[in-house]
Amino acid sequence: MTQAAARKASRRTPADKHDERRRALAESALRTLGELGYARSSLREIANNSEFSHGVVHYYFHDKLELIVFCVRYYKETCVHRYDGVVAEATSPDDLAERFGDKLVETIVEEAPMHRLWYDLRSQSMFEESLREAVSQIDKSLDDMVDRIVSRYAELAGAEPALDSAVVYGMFDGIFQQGLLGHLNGREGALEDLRAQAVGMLPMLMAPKSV
Amino acid sequence: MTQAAARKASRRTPADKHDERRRALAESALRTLGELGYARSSLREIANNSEFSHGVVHYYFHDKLELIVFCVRYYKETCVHRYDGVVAEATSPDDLAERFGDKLVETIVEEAPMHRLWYDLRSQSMFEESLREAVSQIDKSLDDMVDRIVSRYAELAGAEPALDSAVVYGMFDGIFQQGLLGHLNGREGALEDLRAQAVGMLPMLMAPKSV
DNA sequence: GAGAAATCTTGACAGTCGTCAAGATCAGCG
DNA sequence: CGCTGATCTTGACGACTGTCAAGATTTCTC
Repeated sequence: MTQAAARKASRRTPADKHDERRRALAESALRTLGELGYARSSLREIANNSEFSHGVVHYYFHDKLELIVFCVRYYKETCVHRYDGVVAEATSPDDLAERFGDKLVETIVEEAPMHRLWYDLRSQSMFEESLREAVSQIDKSLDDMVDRIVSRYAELAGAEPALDSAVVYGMFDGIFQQGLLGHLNGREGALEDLRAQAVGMLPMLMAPKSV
Repeated sequence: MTQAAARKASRRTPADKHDERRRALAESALRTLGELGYARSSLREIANNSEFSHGVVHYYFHDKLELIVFCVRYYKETCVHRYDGVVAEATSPDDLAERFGDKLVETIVEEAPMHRLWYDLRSQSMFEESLREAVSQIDKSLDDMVDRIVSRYAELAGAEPALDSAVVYGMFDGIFQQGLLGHLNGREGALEDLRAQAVGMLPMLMAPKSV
């Protein structure tokens, strides 16, 4: 009624622009955060690696924490659907496992900074109360993501997942983290190990269909 | 020849005292680090929570990083033998699994600050080259620690570990981390879940004896 | 194009940080 | 005792931090 309703729908409203800027700022910030980590990313450094000046952050975000939380939520939106294609296109259990393993390796190679940032923030949330809500929401959505893969695998295999999705997520997250560490350490074969481990693990998680 | 050899063996040498101070400093530092995390633990804060003044740190350590690395190595020495008693005393596979699960829960409750510090430092090592060597050494010794448990379980069950120790470590570490996060988030049942998951996982890792 | 509102830049503030050095305090030994 | 070297305290430094506010600039509206 005040402004948005009266605006033409084809042109963006001020509110839209505001959100656009927040997203652009978040994208810059994520680059810096992925490079330096949470602790060493200052607002000035973040702003320097963007097209904005350092004061503008406080125009769009109340404080640093709000920026970080916004970033991490923004990042989540795009990353939890990473395996949707794999789930949708796989034609057999083995095919799914294969594509899944490939995708795991691919994302470690191409998005290592984002992954280490995630583990950094999750660790920080163990110390900073104010990060916990966002982190645990994302962790839940990653759990769901893994569950979609495992459930689809079970479906294709004519079986049922044998374990609770929380355990399965924990296990995959654990070996993924080891793969990431190995990759960043330059350990030869870290990625191939991860692929083999993931592919080999899927069938272990199945139980014969009961009902 | 210069000083140590001439000293009486019953009294501590200056070099001993030096090491003693380093250890005392490390113990104080670990308390602060476990409370605040790596990023927010300043040398002044560390010194305030100890019996020393902030300048003394530079007398015993070249810089902050050397202190941190010393701390993390010192911590490792005492923690990788946490399950030695369990391994030594268990009389059957089920007994071992039971004791193992109990110990997991116990250490999360009693040593949560140390565990979150470990995950914090491991995450930092993904950004800071200079932490990687110490971290990956500790990670390896944790791998060995888990391997001792699983191997003993296999022995008691008359079976053999079905998977590489690296995978097994990754899996246990993953569910342990979830348990720690759940516990710190105050999630009801997080610890009981972890215990059940760990106990239930051990038999899954076995294969019939081959040779 | 004038005026108003939104947006952005710049510079400053009060803290904190790691590091260091000068001097105080202590221990051991002649 | 006095001397010497180890040990520790104190205070300072330059750099960096998050935050904010005053003013410049742009964008939009009439």
